[in-house]
Amino acid sequence: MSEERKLTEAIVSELSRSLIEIAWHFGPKGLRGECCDDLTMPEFIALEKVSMTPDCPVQVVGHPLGFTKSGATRIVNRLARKGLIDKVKSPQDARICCVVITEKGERILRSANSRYMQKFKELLAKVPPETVPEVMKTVTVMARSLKR
Amino acid sequence: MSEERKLTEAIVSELSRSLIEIAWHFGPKGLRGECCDDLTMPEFIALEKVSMTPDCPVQVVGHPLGFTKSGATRIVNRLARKGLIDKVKSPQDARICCVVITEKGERILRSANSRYMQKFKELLAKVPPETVPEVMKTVTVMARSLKR
DNA sequence: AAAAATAAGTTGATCATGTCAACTAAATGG
DNA sequence: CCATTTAGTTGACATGATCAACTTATTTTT
Repeated sequence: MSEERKLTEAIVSELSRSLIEIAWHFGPKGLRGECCDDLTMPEFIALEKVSMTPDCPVQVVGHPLGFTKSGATRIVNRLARKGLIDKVKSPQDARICCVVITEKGERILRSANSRYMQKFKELLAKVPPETVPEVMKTVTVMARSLKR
Repeated sequence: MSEERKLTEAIVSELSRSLIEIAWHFGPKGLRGECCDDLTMPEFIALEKVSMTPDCPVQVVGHPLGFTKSGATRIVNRLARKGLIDKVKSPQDARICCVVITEKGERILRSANSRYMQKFKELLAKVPPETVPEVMKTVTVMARSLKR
């Protein structure tokens, strides 16, 4: 392996390690108790999916999370119990359960989102401001590529 | 709120949202079954901590994870059962249990790391290559700032 | 030096959260 | 109209973390 190649490996290694650290801190334990109603990370992702998908079927809620339909049912029920979403039988197809976000859900989602943003801003404050747009572009592209 | 301010908010919001998505895919469900011996993400982080800390006390393993000492004991025991670490009573202080990584642990850690790198490289392949160093610097700084 | 406080680690009980497989009920299509 | 597929649910189970109570070892106080 060439010297240059080794250097690249080292860079990618550190980069991926750093990202994992960020992932963990933003992750399952990241928002604990810091947000109203104690929304966990998967709950946040699920709620966001519901808010962005009109008449969202239960299974679809599980997609961005990589859950089985069983897991999807459970997280949907949890959010429903908390009053953040409603389950409505579809008029077109009675098998399908349209999940819709409630007023309270919208409020909580906004609140949780701003919490995450706060956390993220604290991070951004430590990097040179002129690089922020570049970083944003990159992160966005990476995130988008995950969706396929 | 000024127009400019609103724009910044929108950018930060999207950025943090994207990062959460990346976090999730790199996260608890990200490496499932893809790595030898099925190392979970917390196990990976714990093992890495052990490998970087000479004679690592049990509780310290839990620090980067945000675990209680109880949780630390359990994850340490799990890694020990898998033969990835050894627990040695400290000669200085018999209360302390020095955790050290084994040969096998080193091997698995390298292997898991390269899996994560692979995943990360796939992501990086989608961004303009000339921005990679910039992104690396930024992500590293952000990760470092989390440690305090 | 003995007693009290502190600290590291463990463990039983419990909780939260996800999977799997079997199920119900509704739609679809030969 | 019956067979198949599909959406969703549920019971049994596995995993993984917490909490509080505990043991053992060290340090501090008196």
